Amino acid sequence: MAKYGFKAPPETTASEISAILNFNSTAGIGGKRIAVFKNLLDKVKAYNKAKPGLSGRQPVLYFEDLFKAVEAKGPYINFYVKKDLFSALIIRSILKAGNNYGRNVSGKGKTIVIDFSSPNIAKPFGVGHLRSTAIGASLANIYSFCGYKVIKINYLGDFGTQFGKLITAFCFFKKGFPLSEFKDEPIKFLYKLYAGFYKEVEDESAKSTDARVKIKEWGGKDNANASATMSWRSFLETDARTRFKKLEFAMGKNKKDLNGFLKDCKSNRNLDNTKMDININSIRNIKGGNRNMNTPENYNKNGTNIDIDRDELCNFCNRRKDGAGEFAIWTRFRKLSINEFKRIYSILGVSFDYYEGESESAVFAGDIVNILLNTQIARQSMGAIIIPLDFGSSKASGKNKAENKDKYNDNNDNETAVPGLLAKSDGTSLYLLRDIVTAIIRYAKYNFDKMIYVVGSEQSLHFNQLFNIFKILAENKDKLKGGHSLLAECITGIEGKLSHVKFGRIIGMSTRKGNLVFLEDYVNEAKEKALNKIVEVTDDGRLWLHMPDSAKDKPSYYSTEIKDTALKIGLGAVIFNDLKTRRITDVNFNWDNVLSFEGQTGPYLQYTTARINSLISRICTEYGVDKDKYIKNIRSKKKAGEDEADMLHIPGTDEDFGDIYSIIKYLSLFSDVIKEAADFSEPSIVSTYLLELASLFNKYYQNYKLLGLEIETIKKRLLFLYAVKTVISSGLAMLSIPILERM
RNA sequence: GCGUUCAUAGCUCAGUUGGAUAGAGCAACAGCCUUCUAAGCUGUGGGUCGCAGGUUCGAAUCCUGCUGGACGCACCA
Repeated sequence: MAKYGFKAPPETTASEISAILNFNSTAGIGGKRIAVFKNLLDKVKAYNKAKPGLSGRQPVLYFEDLFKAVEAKGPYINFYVKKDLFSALIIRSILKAGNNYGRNVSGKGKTIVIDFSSPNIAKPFGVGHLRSTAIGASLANIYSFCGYKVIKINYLGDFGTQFGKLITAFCFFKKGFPLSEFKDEPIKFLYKLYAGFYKEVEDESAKSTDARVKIKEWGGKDNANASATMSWRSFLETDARTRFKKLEFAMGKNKKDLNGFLKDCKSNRNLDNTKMDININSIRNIKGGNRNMNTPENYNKNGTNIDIDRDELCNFCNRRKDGAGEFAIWTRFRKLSINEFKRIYSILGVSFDYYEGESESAVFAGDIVNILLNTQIARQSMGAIIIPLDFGSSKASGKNKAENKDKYNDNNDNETAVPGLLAKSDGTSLYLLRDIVTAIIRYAKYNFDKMIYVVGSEQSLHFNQLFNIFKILAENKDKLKGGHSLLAECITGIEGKLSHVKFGRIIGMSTRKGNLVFLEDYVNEAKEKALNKIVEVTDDGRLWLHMPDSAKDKPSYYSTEIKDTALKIGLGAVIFNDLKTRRITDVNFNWDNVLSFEGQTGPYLQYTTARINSLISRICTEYGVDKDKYIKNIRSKKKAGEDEADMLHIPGTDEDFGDIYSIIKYLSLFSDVIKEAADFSEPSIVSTYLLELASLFNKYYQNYKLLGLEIETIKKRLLFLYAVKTVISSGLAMLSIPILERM
């Protein structure tokens, strides 16, 4: 007998128990277990609703229909369910719902903005970005499954002091950095420039070397700003600072009216209602195996059709006061980088609703700062512009306290420890300010109920500051009422709706040679491993059993099908590695672990679905069952009738029923698992569930041979297999892990 | 120093809104492919749930203190 126990504390009254038995959700009793129990009862109700002879209006639960007995034992009340009936109910509801099985409406009518991936355009797309990308993409699917309208935003790191440095390096490092490289591999080129800049600045001799000498060494002409007394290091730093300042100045010239902009955003807010469908469709596409894989090989680099004229670009390096040159160079950096990122995302099978950049908020940064200064919410301190924050204040020793006072506070009237820094003393913006502006713009645009930032835990302080600033702003909203009522509205709306979905670091991630790993190389390494594995199997003559006919004809290591399969396996391994543990846990990176395809891995799950699929095909072929027609037949039945009960009902006396039942019990939890994953913004709840489900199935698979059973018996197993496949595939799609028909 | 966060088997981790005997995978060892895909399955060994108190009928789970690690702490993002 199956036991469904849930906790009932000793003080539980008879009426409370009665309330439970009457299926009213009584919060506070039973917690998680009552949720499972209630879910089960909902299914019974649904079943009864459809049962012939019963009125649909007033579903009646015949307790004895589903339960054999109830007993009180210790702190528990145990319900003993009739396993065979329960199993038929669950299989039926999975077949009916198909890919929508487990979907719920907890987020209906709510909009959630998910800010994830967010690569920096000056740096290669690395493993840290993969983690944010994998977690974010998966949360988008999970929330979407819970009925939320999801808006996926990629917030590019396309602005900030570092871009001054990059432009400086671009303009002065001529030798060793040919522009052809910039055109072919923009990200790697920019990364080299970035690294080159730091290498130069950190070089001890740069402190004393005459800047003019170095400029010539790098292939440049004399530069008016390099005076005789200026060292190379100081020249580079000054030049970089100036260039970013000019860039931001140039950006400010595109400035729009803040109030007008917010008004426009608000009025256009509801025009775009298609986003939810996009999320749903992206899941469907993956399931159908039709995900359009853009492999590095077939990607057309000419797609990055951006005019790069060497001389023209070099002219941009020449100094103009209005920053037009810096702006032109930066624009090209940005475009090339975005194209490159899109190529990577297409390999990963991840999409975004919007690409935004920090630069977009820079347009309004000045306005916001002025407003905050005028309302005295922000103020100057040591030349910089800050918002005093009182959290995280130091309980340090007297000495430190005194130091803090001196250091952080011009007026010594406040013991603020870590203020929010909005702008530097040279007047340029900092990213906290840009995040404030961005949140305001997004709220005006999307009117979100929730916005999550999927960013590493090392940025906790930053987001704490950001959230606290909105708290302070909301408290001071009256000061904004006058000329800024729309701004005030946004600020009040935002408060309390932001959250930082943080994740741990990747430790020890480097190539085997010890350098930084580019994501693409990482994926390729996993793909290569999968290829080798396939070839290993080939030597045994097995591969061709499972590959498409076209591949059988061309048993080549390089056949497209094999390569595609290998890539999907590699992606499965790599993505799952980032999703299998709780977000907060640091991932100890180890090539052997990531490239292992055994045990708790992505390929294990992919293998399980391929295996089920293969078995389903074999059954259909050998028994002459048209699977699609058969399942469609069940699906189309509006009411459950006796014939359907026969098709679904697996007798409890069957030898394999015990194992089937334990799998079905697990399948019945899917919806709760998704909901829980959404509640905690934790994809690993789904991945852990899938591993356990796959493990249960593989045990069943190993223990019972189905081919050879009587046709009526095996047809019921066929529906059961289909149900298992449906749930695992659904879960994999939710994690952005490619599904393989065979492998 | 302050803040955040983590500590469960040799290793990597589940289990944490208090509940029944703390579970997987990897590694080790012993088995299972003429039979539905062995990227699988079965079995064995392996635990003071970091330490010490507290709350409770009951604690890996909640509270306090301690120890150890990771990350962060004024013009980088």
